[in-house]
Amino acid sequence: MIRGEAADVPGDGAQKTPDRLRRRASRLLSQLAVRSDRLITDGLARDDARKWHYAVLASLQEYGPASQAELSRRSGIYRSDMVGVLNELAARDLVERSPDPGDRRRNVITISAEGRRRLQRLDEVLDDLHDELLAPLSPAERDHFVQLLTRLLDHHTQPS
Amino acid sequence: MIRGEAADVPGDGAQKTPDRLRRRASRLLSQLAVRSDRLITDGLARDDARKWHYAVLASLQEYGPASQAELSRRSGIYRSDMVGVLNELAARDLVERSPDPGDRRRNVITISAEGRRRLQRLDEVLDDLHDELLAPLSPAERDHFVQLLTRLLDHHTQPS
DNA sequence: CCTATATCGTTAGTCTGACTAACACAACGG
DNA sequence: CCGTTGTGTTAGTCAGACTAACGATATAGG
Repeated sequence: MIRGEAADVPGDGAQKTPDRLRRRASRLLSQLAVRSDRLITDGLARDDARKWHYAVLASLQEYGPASQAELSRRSGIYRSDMVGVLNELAARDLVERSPDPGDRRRNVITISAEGRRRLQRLDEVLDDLHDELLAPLSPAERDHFVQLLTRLLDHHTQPS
Repeated sequence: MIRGEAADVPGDGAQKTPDRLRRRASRLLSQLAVRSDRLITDGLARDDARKWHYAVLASLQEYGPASQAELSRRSGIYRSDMVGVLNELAARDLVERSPDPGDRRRNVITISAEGRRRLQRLDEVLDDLHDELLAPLSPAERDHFVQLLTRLLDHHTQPS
């Protein structure tokens, strides 16, 4: 998704980025999201994991076994991409995929013991990474930050 | 980049998204950034503009004429993508591209009167869009939010 | 029961945006 | 002069978000 630093070439030299740009919340948001994403993706990669793994495992842990479509809804991963994610998880024995006897269209996905252990490990990894992400903020500020993000996100999530 | 809503299928039904996921700042950040980006991109599209147009115009306005490479550094747009952006801007007569007499490798990019008018217009559009983006927050909260974002971004920008 | 419609897992493919590589050319420093 | 470095440009890679369509079921309504 993203690899390098800025726009080609070496260091920024002078910070000539226009103020108009630097102030806009949308730009701050997207820039920070990019860095955050890099941090998380790289951090998880060091543990041979990907964010989607975490999302699926967490969902299974919290709400129990589910069909792929259901997992897709919980995690925000597209049904079509779920296949691949589950293949990866199954290849690592973190998850089991078995046909649903009650509905033969479905597969029932179950988290394994290994999967639960893995989730725990990933939770620690993510804790550390978030510590790095939010390093400049005090605990109170971190809370506030999360709270602001949550309010904004809620507001922009289906106000239907 | 992104078009639809969530992961396929209709409304979320129950909000079965695991708490672990919903609390993580990285996830809030990336989700919100996605919505924000959609908002901005769509809003600008209604005015036949794109974010890169704004970035370049703003940079020209604030720091004066520059080479393409220089603009690239200021705006964070890759040198290779700058070409296309400037083509679009030139096609709309918002910008003029002329060879630099002092350095024949360079093009000097200058903002036009039309371009200045356009920038002003885009600034208004963006003000409105940000108003929508930050709707749930009080003025003080908006400031605080921007300040938190800035601190975080600064911290993660070349701590070299 | 029969038929229409919706859901499931899966495959394939599109589109966009970030990013790399390599080019011909010109400038610059020794 | 020569090697190095910056410039504008073209081409292309890669990943992730997303759509379309498939055969297989299930489910609801008449």
